[in-house]
Amino acid sequence: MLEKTYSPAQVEPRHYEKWEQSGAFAADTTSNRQPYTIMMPPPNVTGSLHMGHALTFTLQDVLIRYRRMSGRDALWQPGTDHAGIATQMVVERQLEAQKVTRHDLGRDKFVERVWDWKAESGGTITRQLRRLGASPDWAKERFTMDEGLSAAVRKVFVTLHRQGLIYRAKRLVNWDPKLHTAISDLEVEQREVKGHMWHLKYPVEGIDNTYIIVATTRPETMLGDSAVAVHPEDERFAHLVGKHVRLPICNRLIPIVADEYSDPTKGTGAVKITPAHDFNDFQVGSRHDLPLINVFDRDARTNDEVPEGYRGLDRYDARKKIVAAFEEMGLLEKIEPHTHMVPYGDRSGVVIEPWLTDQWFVDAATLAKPAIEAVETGKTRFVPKHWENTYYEWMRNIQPWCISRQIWWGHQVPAWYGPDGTFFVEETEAEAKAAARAHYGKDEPLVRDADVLDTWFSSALWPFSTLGWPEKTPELARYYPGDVLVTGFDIIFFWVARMMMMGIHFMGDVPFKDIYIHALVRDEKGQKMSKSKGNIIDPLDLIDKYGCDALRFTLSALAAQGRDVKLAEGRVEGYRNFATKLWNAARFCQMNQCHPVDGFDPKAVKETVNRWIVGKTAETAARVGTSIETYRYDAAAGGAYQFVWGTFCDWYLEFAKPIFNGADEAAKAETRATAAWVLDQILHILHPLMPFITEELWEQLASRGEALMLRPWPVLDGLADAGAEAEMDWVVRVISTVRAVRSEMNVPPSAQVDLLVAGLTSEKAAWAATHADLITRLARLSAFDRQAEASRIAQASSHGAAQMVVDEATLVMPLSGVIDVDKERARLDKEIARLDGEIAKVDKKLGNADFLARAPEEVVAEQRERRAEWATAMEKLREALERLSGA
RNA sequence: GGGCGGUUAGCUCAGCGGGAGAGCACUACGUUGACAUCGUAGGGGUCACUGGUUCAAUCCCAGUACCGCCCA
Repeated sequence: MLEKTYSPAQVEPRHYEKWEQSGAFAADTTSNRQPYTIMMPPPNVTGSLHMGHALTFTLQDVLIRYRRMSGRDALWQPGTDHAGIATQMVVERQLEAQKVTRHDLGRDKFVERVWDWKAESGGTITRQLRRLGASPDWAKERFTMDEGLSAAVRKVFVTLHRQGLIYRAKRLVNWDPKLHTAISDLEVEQREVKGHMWHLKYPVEGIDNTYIIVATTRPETMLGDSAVAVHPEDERFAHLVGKHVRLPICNRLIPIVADEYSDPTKGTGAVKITPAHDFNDFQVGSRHDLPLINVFDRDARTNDEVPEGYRGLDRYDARKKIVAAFEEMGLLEKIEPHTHMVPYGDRSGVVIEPWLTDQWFVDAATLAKPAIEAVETGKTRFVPKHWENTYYEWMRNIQPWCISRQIWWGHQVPAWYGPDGTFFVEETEAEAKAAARAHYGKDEPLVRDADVLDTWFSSALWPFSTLGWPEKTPELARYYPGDVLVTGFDIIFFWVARMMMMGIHFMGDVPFKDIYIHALVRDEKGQKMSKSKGNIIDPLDLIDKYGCDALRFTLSALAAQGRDVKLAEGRVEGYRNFATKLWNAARFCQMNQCHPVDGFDPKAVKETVNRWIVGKTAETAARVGTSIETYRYDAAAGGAYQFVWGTFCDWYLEFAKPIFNGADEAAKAETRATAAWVLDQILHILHPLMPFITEELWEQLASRGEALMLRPWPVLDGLADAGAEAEMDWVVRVISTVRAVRSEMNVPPSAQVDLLVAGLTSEKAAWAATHADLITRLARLSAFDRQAEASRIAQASSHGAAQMVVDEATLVMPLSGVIDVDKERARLDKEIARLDGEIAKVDKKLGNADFLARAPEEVVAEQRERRAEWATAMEKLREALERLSGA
């Protein structure tokens, strides 16, 4: 016998271990089944499970469990990425506690330390994923720094370099002066900052007492100015174009140039140009062939390019000193408060400095072209579709991708430099040496490029590198391209776009057919969860409190397309209640000997209730399946919830009670078998959403040969039964009507009352006879007179009775002495008025010649039918009111 | 400034050309042997606003307002 309540904490680990150890998660490369592949977006190895992970992995697991049950050879490929900067920072922080820097250790020792850290702490998130019930093929787990994946990275780098799609160049990059590395545009966060606009006077050379005033938010960069720009059509400055200013402090002559970059409406209309420290100025500089004067070192301190007395200063100290000097010289026109956007490194939190360095770049624009086309032609499809706009927008304006990073943890650039700076890009050192020998005609010492590659470079290869590429493995042939990528919109640029580029370039085919973009998880007020706001909900806490299935079901139910997921704990509680409801329904079945019957054929059931529930079950299985296939998780969860609670528990099990307590042994046996069958189907249907409780019930309700998670998804054709549905719908309507009137007329639930029925059609009279027990019990009747004499109806009514109409039948509930006749009259009046209103609305439509002429026939017929039904009901209610007049 | 999304019951959200829906919350009643993590019943909405298309608009189109996100 099942326990009184379900205890997730005891059940979950047990099933998870069983599944994992039995190999239930594993794909079968040798099977004949059609593969279904999901590449898990590898979480950061330093990460721990947050609500965003819980959502994305729940959605992926729902898909993979459903497809596995549906007979596909399901591969959910798991793994983690090495998160270059983040991981290096974690280990550096540990070293810092021991007062050691990575430079003290040296590169090799440091990297060794990182691997040690990874071995010890890198498994946190994969352990937590197990608590979520995730069912990836753990045996295939990969790490972006694995030997195989690293080989793929080298191969891709060398190939792209040979194709001219990777090159080395001196360019401005986003330099992080704290981490001492370049970072990508995407890792730069633009923050609104309240700063100042300094107006500086630059003396025009050769004209006494004439100044040009430039406005800047970064006065310290004036040390690197190489021009002043004004708009070509700005008449205020036209006479100065071509002249020079003498740059204060530096005492350098720099030209005044005309360039449309200068906005006459902003600031003073003249703008200082610092090509080595500003991306826009860099463009202006290249248009006018201006020198690039780099005035900062890697710490963003002033270097030796600047005048003595200003060297070796932090950029903010330099700013103070320069502003003071301008003021002293009388060259500071004014200072205005100014709010503007300032770039910050998202990892280090310091202000990013555009800085001129040698870096490796990928020609992303070339790789983007076929990736754009793949979406345009529908080879890859975004769901919801509108996300393709975001993708196009970025891909069509894509910049060269800076892939080198000045850190130690990651894939070291496979390039070796000879003594004269010539470099050799090869997959191995031996090959580089050979290439160098060919170049120099003799062996020369080579030095490997110290930089490592952006983590996203290796992540971009994930859909094929994890399958063994560049080897031609059976996995690669079988599981590429993947069926769907499930991820959040925040990663479209970082990752999705790059996988598309690399997948198409190296595999000749897109990496996945669908890209399902889900929303962000927010708190119940719609705010982003963040540590600083203190509104973080830990998914593991919710699992502890309500069980994993409740959390999974909640996230699925809230995952409506195109909406953020606003998570309130109350929702989780509600779905925990749903789990309890299911548990108790199973318990009820068990108590009533509803055991699965071998060879049970749902098509062969005879009792109407059973034909009805069997049909509804089939409908639900199909609906939930279709919903999952179309990524309508909310509909899948809603459909299952509605059926289990609203149909199976609320009605079917209630209908079963009188049968179980009755004398018809055949009906009893059939109903027991049917209930057991339906419950089993429910367990199948709910399994992708709620794997643990369903597996537990599956195990406890009967002795089974296999785990539920490996059972086939129910395909139940030919079970729809319109007749049974019409019949049971009528029964439900009769019971609901009686209950509603009882409640409204304040008939206590404990009071059993008679019900007299008149005017049933012969079909419905038969239904009433069949279901007399059900109606009697569920409407709490003492007697159910299905063919009441007119005289008895009249007599009951005149003594005071509640009367109702269901279709063409009149139901009378004698309440002599109990009922408030005026109240009943009022109730009937109100009902009549309501019908009157409805009829008037329909009449208006039917009276419209255009409607009759232009609306489809079915619509017109439907309106007529509706009118007839309401008219009948109104007629019956009028008669009821009439009968009441004597009371 | 450019782009995208949203505005439907107190809250969170479905629906999306022909009778306004769900869950939660709320109110009343209720322990009838699965379940109070429950049952039964009920109240609650000019579907943001203004125009247009249509026989018919919450739904399609245009505009307005407000909210959110992304990019510059």
